[in-house]
Amino acid sequence: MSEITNQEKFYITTPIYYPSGNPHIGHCYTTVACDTMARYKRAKGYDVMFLTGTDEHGQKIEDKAKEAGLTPKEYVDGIVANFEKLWEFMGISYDRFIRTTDDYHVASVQKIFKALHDKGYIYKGEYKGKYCKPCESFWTETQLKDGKCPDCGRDVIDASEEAYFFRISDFSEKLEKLLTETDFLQPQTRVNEMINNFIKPGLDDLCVSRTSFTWGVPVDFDEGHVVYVWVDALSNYITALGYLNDKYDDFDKYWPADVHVMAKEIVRFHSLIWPAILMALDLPLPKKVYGHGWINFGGKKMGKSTGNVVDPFILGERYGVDAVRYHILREMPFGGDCDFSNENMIKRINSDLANDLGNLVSRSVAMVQKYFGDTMTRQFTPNPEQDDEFVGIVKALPKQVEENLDNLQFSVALTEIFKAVAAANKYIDVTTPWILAKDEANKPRLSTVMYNLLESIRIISITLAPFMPTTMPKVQAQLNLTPEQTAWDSIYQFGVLPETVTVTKAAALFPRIDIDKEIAELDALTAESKEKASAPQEEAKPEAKFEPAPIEEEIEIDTFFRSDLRVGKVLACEAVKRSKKLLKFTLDDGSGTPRTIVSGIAKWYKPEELVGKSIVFVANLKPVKLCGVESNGMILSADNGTDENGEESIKIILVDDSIHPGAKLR
RNA sequence: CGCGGGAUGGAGCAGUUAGGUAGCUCGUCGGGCUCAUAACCCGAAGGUCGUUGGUUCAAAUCCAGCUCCCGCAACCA
Repeated sequence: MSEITNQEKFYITTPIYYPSGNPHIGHCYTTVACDTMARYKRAKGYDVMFLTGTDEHGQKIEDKAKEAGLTPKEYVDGIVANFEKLWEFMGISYDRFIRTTDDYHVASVQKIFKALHDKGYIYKGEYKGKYCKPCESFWTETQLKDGKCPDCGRDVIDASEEAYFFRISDFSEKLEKLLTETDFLQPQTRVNEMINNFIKPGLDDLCVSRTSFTWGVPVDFDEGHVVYVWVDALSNYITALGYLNDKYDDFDKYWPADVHVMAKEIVRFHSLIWPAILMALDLPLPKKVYGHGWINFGGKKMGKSTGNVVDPFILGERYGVDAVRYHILREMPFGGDCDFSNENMIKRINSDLANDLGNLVSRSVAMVQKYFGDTMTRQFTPNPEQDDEFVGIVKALPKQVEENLDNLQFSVALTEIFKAVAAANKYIDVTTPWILAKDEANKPRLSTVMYNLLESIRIISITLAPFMPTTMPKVQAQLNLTPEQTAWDSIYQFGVLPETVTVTKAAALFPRIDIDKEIAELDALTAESKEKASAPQEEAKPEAKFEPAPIEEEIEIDTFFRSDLRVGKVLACEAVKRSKKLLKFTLDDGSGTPRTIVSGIAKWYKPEELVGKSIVFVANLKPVKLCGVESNGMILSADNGTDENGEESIKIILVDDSIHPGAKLR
């Protein structure tokens, strides 16, 4: 089925993570998936290069560092250390860790940028637009939603700067072909998204340099410019192999990558921008880009206020790293999102790992010990009626596992393996070893049954080893297996286990978890960690908190009077359809004609509670259409800091009811 | 008409590409077993496959309309 020595190479990457905050369970999914793949390929004899790292430049890091009173490098050093710590904890067997602040990477990026420029794919232009700092994205006026960043909904600022642009539009046709005519991008559903959203409307040339911040790779032929994220971050996949640098020397060996794995929101960059850059550089394209789904909580996005302990360190410490690895890989379907809850995870650990797998190993080893002592010699006595189906399932396992792993279907591969576990448990029931053990005459048959069980456990443990690299060796130690007997290639044959085998009983692999007790403790931990987080990290805000914003730039009084502020009385208020943030107000503004104003405060107010109240609004704002409703003005509200849940708090300015609607403020 | 995803027994999902007996895990109930981590094995109950209409001998699956939910990205996996 497979060659004994396979010196084919296999190059797999995670994205380089943005260290503006500490790693979480989402980062774990991608990285654990890649790790499992890398371990599997290594086991199969591939020469594997598994790369991960961090993308450390950009304005957001610059800002965060400033807030923390650190240099950007000091700031990222701290967080990157946490990433490295987590990967070590999670048993991530990466071969290389690249940081975009590494000297060799910086030097390579400069050369790549220059090469693209020299080839005419990068030209100088002017960038005018709205800029969202947290997203590090420029937007055109029409892209804005509600006047805010369409990605994150936050405020944008006017910005205009000289910048270099990459002619991605030149590659539009080639990209479309790549996406539609090959299986470059997986799963297939992502292709439609890319074509409909980006290629069909026409690809805009990409801004690839900035002058508005300095924390980045300097453009060496034009002072003041730093390379903007794309060229810097994406090229990590080749600079880490030594492309245009002397630090490493295996670009020829490993490139093109066999697969870039990432979550779906950055598929766009990897399936459009990255191939275009490579095309421009005349380099081969990666063979596959795989965009997996997200880990959600209770059907909703992951967030601080979910009430779940999602800290991978805590979960790993409590249940074992392998259990966490198993759960996230088992739960995430190919392509789609999955839901994470502590309850589901514990249920899964109990039923799959403790009851089915752990108990299978435990009862099998215990029976061998009980009936034969530590060492058993098989006296081959088959019973096709009982054995064939079970042995058949185990024999079919390698192919199923390999097919699914080769297609990154981790969850299906695990399902298949656990079918074999179930079959083994059933086999025990069918063969009833405890009855055989009662009659000395049945010892040969008993030894055959036990042998089949141990052999299936051997094969199962090898197929599971990439997923659970800590626990499976413990299983194998209980059977005293040699390296040859745990080699991947040994699973194609049923019967590799020697006729005489010695077992060594060990502690339960996955102790059963008391689910109610555990949930209660986790809830307590959540509360605790929230408290803790508030002290050293200014990020989490468990208590209501208010800090006044800094005073804005000085203005002339005329500037102020250009805003026509009026008092209005709320006649009616209702939610805007198809919108979550917006409320539609009908105001008495004193003119006799009701005025409609749409305001994004649905999160803080119920429509009915505002009816009859007097508020302040800007009367001379240019009307805008929000979600199909025309809004004539803006209702004034105050940024009231954060509430007890750490959520942003906004309060509408209410005024004395005795003030007439239409009264002008001054 | 912004884009995308979704709606299948109590819960979570598969099945939809190529229409043909409604499937898995958990839970519930009943039984079996006693080797084992109170685990394991068997069986049962429970579904008008969101809704309306269409195509068809036949629709969860194809077509059209409608309703509802989720996300547009949080520490950007």
